[in-house]
Amino acid sequence: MIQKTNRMNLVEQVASQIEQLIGSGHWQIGDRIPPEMELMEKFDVSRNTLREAIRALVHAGLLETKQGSGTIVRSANALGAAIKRHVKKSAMLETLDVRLALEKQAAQLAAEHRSETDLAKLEAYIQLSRQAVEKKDYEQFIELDIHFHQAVVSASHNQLLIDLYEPLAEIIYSFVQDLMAMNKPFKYEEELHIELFTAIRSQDKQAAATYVEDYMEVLRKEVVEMIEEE
Amino acid sequence: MIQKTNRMNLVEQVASQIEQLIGSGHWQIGDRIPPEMELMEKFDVSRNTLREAIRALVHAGLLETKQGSGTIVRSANALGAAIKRHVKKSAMLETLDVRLALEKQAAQLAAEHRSETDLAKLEAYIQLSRQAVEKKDYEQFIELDIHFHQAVVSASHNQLLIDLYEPLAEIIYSFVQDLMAMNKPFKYEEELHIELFTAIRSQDKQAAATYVEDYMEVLRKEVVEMIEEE
DNA sequence: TTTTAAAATTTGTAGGATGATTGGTACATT
DNA sequence: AATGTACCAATCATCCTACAAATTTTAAAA
Repeated sequence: MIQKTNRMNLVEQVASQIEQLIGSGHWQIGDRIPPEMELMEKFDVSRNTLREAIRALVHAGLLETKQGSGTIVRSANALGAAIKRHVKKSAMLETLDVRLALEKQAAQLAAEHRSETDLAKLEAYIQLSRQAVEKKDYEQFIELDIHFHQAVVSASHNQLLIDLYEPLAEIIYSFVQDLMAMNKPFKYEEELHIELFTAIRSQDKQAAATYVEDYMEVLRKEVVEMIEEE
Repeated sequence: MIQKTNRMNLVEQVASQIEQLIGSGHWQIGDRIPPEMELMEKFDVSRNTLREAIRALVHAGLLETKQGSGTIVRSANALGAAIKRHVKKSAMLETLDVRLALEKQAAQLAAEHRSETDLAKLEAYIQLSRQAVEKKDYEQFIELDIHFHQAVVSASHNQLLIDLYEPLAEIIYSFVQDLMAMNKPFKYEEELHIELFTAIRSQDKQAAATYVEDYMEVLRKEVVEMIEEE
């Protein structure tokens, strides 16, 4: 088999190193990275080369530069940034369909592969959600709801699924938040969450898929209502 | 409402324009774009600015530069390129699970929304696949198989789903092709394709989902076999 | 203490210079 | 005719210096 020659140019080398620094958490989200001068010396490249590398990551959504101020880390997940940018052009209902597709599959995989830790996390989020509802802290509730669903996807232990799901969930979350500011809060679908949890615990793939479908149907109806009231 | 200052810097402006030229098809995939000097004049920016813009798109996978030769258009879909790069690090079986998730949902949506044109395309691919098998042209068959499945997803008329599915299908396709070079060809699952087609035509969501599952299970087994034989 | 003005820092843009790689051409060799 | 070599031109890769614009920090003034 012929191996493609892989001579990375300087810019890509630097960009790759920076990506790694971000991915490894050495530079956290929100951090200001060192100024160009310092990075030039550290990577031993010219200003142009360094700037091209940084610009590539800015375009990819990992960094954000502000003239006079500096450069900060904006995201650690290039794929997530790409999806977010792309989805902004799509319709919300299309996004919901894709989320349903991914989460349904995730729930089934979770039923197969969930660990004790996964179950504990899910149970904790259900508990916290209930408390948030009792305090009528609906914003907090929405956030916990998202975390619950993300925990379901995490329990699938499929990294690609997790990476694709995350940005979609965030988009839907912020959309719901925006609309919620003008309407009454969501109905709390506690039963569905508990039933989904139970299905995953008892490793019932079929039931897990069904409850995800039910939940997404409820969510879809609320979103449709909100859009129509607009 | 305060409008976020939308002073895009020059680099992003140029990158955005180039993206548009690619997206609109003015610059086709495989085309060589004009050299830096010419683009500098056309966009009226300095060499640095132009290079940073091009570099951003190279990193995103839309362009590819070759020293001494020029810069060519490599892809028109930034999201697809991002997914492809990302998936290279994931396991093939994880990718299959995600493909199953998306295609299952797509099949159900296709059962709802398919047009007559969609049905005609699906039928045509089935017909061509059969001919390819008769001619024992298995490479051609695999290609047609992919097209069939992509047509199923297209029939969902959910653009986000289509955009996410495409790169995954390509990856699996090239993976299967690589492995096929050393093994015997795939078994032809003609019945499943016909049954999926029939389900979509008769708008039977449930059946459509089931046949996708069955097909993916067959595919999974073959991939597992191939990996183990490695 | 608060306000204002200057200075320093940092990214944005421009332009030029040199080196490296590629593709093609012409010519010689086999 | 096919292959190998030397050369040339086009093009990107990298580096350098300079100045502009935006922001932050510092210092002076009220």
